[in-house]
Amino acid sequence: MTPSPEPRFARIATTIGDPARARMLSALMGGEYLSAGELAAAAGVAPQTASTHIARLLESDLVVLRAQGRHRYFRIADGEVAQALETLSIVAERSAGFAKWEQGAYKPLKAARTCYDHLAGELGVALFEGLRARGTLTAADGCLALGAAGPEHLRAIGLVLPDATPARRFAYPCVDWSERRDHLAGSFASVLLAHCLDRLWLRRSPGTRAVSLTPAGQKALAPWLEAGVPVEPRRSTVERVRSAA
Amino acid sequence: MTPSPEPRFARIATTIGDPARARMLSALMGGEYLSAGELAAAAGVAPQTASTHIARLLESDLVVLRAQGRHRYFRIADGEVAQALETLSIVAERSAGFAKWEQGAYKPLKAARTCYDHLAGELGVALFEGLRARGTLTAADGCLALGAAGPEHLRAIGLVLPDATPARRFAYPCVDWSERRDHLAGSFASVLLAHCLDRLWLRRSPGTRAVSLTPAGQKALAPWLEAGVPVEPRRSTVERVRSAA
DNA sequence: GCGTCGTTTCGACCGCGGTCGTAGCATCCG
DNA sequence: CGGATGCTACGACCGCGGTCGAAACGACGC
Repeated sequence: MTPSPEPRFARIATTIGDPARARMLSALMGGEYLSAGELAAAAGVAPQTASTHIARLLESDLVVLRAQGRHRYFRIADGEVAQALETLSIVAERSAGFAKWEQGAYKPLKAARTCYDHLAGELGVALFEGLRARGTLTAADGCLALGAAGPEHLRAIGLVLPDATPARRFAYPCVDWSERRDHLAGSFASVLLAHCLDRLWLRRSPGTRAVSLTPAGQKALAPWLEAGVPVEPRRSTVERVRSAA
Repeated sequence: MTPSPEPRFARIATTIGDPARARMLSALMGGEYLSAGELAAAAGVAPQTASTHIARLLESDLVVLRAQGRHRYFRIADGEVAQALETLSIVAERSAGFAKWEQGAYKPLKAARTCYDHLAGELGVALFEGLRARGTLTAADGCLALGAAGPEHLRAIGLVLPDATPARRFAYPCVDWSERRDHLAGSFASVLLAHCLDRLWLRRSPGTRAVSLTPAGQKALAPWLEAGVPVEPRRSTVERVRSAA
């Protein structure tokens, strides 16, 4: 039997797997553009080293470049890359012990972070469950839509949805790798996050994907965050989907 | 700014990224149990080398072990691992040129292969589109269900579905990394693949995830494979979902 | 019991790739 | 212009990790 050719995903995996590049990608999962220098800082390496790493990330189409003057800004290429990193995280985190989350550096990430273009972490999960508990969103099997009271709830926080939602699913559940429960993803989640950042209800932590809830945000989102206990009893929707054996 | 800690997904990625281990995982994506020796052969390395790699795969919980006499059989741990590998493949393949698929070693994989527990490749996509074109499956946004004629169509090929579908989504579209179009996933897809293998409509290629359509299979699945042109015009459902920027 | 086979452990080799020096090349500012 | 700043190109160093030989271990069969 002739040995199989090297799978394509191998090269991408080694590209992602290097500690410095992984730190860069993790920082970029905040969803913003970061400059080469900022990436070097996030990775904890010298600018020259960062440059080689960035070249490889570009070559692999994991990030995209926006040159601006003498700066070069980089971003996660698109949702597929973000999804790959998230899915990888799910596998990575489940073998990690629970105690690890108590380490100082991980705490803010567990509390609240961005997942490329939407909210994740404890806050993301709580908000998602609040959205369902209050009836802002109603759930079908793997699909979510605005509930009867939905439009009114959103109007109350000054959020107007773009009429023609483009070619993208509106809302769907997505496993959170720190909580192992669902949070909200989709175009609605993206708009909602942008709105929260815009109104300063959430503040980004520079260079990381962590975000923090401001007092104003706590007030504005209170109707959902206090909406009651989690609806879902034990395992999340998507988790059920994915468990096979 | 203190450099962020090394993300957890980094270690998993390097584990996946080594050429030998990647070949092993790729072979295991066929969905079957493989022995340590078979994995060594698939990876193209000596048994001692394979043993080290396997130890690391076990430690990372990417594979699970079933000891049997003096053999040790391994399998992809579960659907989450399979999903991570598939998602990684999607990112990996899109930067690859089209011509690469014409290389001899990749041809059978592109034609038809298993994706852990369901069918993928050209055949997987064609079957999925046939299932929808004939009305065996009807589509909602991101959700699929049996159509009116579904039960009858399945009865015709001797397929009886287990009554109480366990805690897992019945059927949903899933991007195929070689075709960049949707194929079928979910518990129904799993049962369907098992049925095809059982009836010898599909034959596994040993040590790879490639499968081939037997004449009997061509006959049995003809109603769907000849069901007409692809329904979906350009981009697949999930592809639309994932494209963000 | 002994031989064989499948697999793991240990040790030594070695090469790939990440690291940072120094230097070079752009861009912006005064 | 000249001197900053942000980033990249080249070169040398070096350590981690993949590799296979030799040997040991356990399970099976005669």
